[in-house]
Amino acid sequence: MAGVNKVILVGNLGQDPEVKHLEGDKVVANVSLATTESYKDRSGNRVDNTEWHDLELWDGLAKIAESYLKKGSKVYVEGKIKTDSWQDEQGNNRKKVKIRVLNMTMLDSRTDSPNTGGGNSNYANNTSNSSQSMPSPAVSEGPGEDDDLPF
Amino acid sequence: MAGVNKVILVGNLGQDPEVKHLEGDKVVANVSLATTESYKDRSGNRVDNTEWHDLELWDGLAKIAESYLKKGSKVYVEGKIKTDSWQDEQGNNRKKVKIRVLNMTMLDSRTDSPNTGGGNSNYANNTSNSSQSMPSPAVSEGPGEDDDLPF
Amino acid sequence: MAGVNKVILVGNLGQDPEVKHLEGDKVVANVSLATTESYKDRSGNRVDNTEWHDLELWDGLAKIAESYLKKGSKVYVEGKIKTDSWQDEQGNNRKKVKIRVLNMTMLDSRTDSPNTGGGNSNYANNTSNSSQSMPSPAVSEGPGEDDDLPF
Amino acid sequence: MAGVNKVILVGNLGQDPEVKHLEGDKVVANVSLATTESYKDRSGNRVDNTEWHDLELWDGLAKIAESYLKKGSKVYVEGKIKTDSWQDEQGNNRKKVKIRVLNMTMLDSRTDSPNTGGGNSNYANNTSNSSQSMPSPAVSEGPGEDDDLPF
DNA sequence: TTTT
DNA sequence: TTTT
Repeated sequence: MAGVNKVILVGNLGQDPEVKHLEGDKVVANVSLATTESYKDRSGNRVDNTEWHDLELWDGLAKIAESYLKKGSKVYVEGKIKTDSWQDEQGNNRKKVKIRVLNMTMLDSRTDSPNTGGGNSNYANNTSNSSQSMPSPAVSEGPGEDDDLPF
Repeated sequence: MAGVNKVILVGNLGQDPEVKHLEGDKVVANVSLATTESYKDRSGNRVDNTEWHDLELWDGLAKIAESYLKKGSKVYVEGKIKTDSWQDEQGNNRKKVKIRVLNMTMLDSRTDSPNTGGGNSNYANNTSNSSQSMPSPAVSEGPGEDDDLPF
Repeated sequence: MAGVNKVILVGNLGQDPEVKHLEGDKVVANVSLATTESYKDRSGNRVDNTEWHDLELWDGLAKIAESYLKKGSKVYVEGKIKTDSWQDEQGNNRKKVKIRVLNMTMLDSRTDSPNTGGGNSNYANNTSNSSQSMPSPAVSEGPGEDDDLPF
Repeated sequence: MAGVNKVILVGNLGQDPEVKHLEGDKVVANVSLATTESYKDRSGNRVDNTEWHDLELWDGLAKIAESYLKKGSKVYVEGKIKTDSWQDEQGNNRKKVKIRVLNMTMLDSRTDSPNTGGGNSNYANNTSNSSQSMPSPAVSEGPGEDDDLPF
C-alpha cells in the first residue's frame, strides 16, 4: 500500500497563471508549463520535443504564482500526479491529468521578476516539513503558509 | 528551452503487463501502477487515496516486465510524462497521459518473483548512462540492452 | 540564491537504528543505509557496488524508525544532504556528510514488520505539506507530527 | 539488493570547474555547487543556509562543464552519491563524499553563457537512455558521448 | 485494476 | 501556449 508519486519539472510557463480566489481564503492557480527535450535524430538534425503540463497550485503557492510568475517564467516545480475524473454532458467518462505542485523555485534572474523592488530576497515558508531548501521566490505548501507571504 | 521532465513512482501493478512484440525486434509493455496515499482526515479517520498511472515500457524494460512483473508486483519506476494526442472517430481531440519508464527496480522480495528458480540475482544493463544503481531485477533503458537480458 | 537539495534512496538498513531521546521531546535516529548497484563489467562478470549512507531522522520519523525499522529493512527515503563540520582534538577541520530524512516509506511486506500486532494500517502524518503519498508505515516530517503517531 | 541512489540539485557554482584531461581521452571536471536554503526563524528573521556539494563530472559532461560553466553559473544537476575512501599519510581512514553527475541542465539565460558566439543552440547527447529532456546546454552521460559534442 |  |  506504500506509495510514492513524485514529479519534478523544470520549464517555462506558456502564459500567465490563472488565479481564482475561492471562498474561505482558498486560492487556486492554474498554469501550463512546457518542458522541452532536445536531441539529434539519426540524420544529425536537432529535434525539439515539447511536453505541456497542467499545473495546479493552492493557497500560498497560488499567491506566489499570482505575484511572481508570468508567461515565460522559468521554474523548478515538484509535485504529484493527480487525475481528475468526471462525466461530460454525453455521459462519457473523462479524465484530466494535472500536476499538483507542492514545492516551487523560481529560476529567472531576479531582474526579470515582476512587481518587485528589485531585491534578491529569498522566500520560503517555515514549515518544518519544507522538504528542501526553497529560496529566491521559493516556497512549499504548508500549514500557516497563507500568512507567511513576505509581501 | 532547458527542460526537466521526471517522474518517480513506487506502487503496485493493477494487473499483468500487456506486452506486444512489434516488427524489428521492438517490444512494448503497458501496465497500470497504483500509488496509494493514506492520511487521516479531520475526524481522525484513515483515508486511502489511490492514483492510477499508465506505464509504457520499451524493449529491454518491456522484456523484463514480461518476464518478472505481474499483477500485484511492487516496483520503483523512474520516467517521464508523455502525452499521446489523437482525434477520435467524432473528430474530437483526445489526449492520454502516460509515464514512459526509463528506469525500474523491483521491490518484491525475491520469493515473490514468478518464473524464477528462486535466485537472488540482480539484473541491470551495463549502459554507462544507467543513471543509477539498479539491482535486483533492475534495469535502465539503453542501447544494446536488448541483448543484455540475463536469461 | 534559489536552491534544491534533494536525495532519493532505496536500500536496506545495515543495522538497527540508534535512537536518542533528547530533552524537550526531541528524538533523533541514526542508521546507515546501503544502496547496491549491480552491473556487468567488460568481461561479462556481475559486479556489485555498495554505497553506504548515514541517515539522520528527527522526531516523528525517528519514532517510526525506532518502532518499525531494523537491520535489513528495505526503505524508500527522501531527504537532503547535510554536512556537519567540526574540529577534532588535533584542531583539524573535519566534515561528515549525512542524509537528513524528510520522507520515508517502508517497502518490506508487512509480515516482516517487527513490534506490530499484525496490523496492516498505514501511517502518515497529516501535514498539508506532506509532499506526497506516504502510506504503509510511511511518514513525513512535519509540525505536530510528534503527536500524530498512531501507536 | 535493489537500490536507488539519486541526487537532484539546483544551485550555483562556487568557482570555475577544474578540468583534467587524462590519458585515453578521459576527462574529469570537479566543481563545487552551493544550494541555499532560506527560511524565517522563530523571531521572523530570514536565515540563509548554504550547503556545498563537490561535483564530479566525466567525459562529455566534463567537456560541457569546461566550455560552458563558470563561477556563478546556475545549474540543475542529477547524479548519485559516491564516497571515496583512502588512507592518509598517518594511516587514518579518510572519506570524501562526492556527487557523480549523470545529467545536467544549464539554467542561466543564454546571454550569460561564456565562450559562445551568441547561439541559442541546445546540446544533448543522443543516448537512448538519456533519462529525460536535456536541452540548452544540457547533457547526459552516455556511450559515444565523447564524440557527440556539438562544437 | 494493486497493495496492506 | 513557453523557452533558446
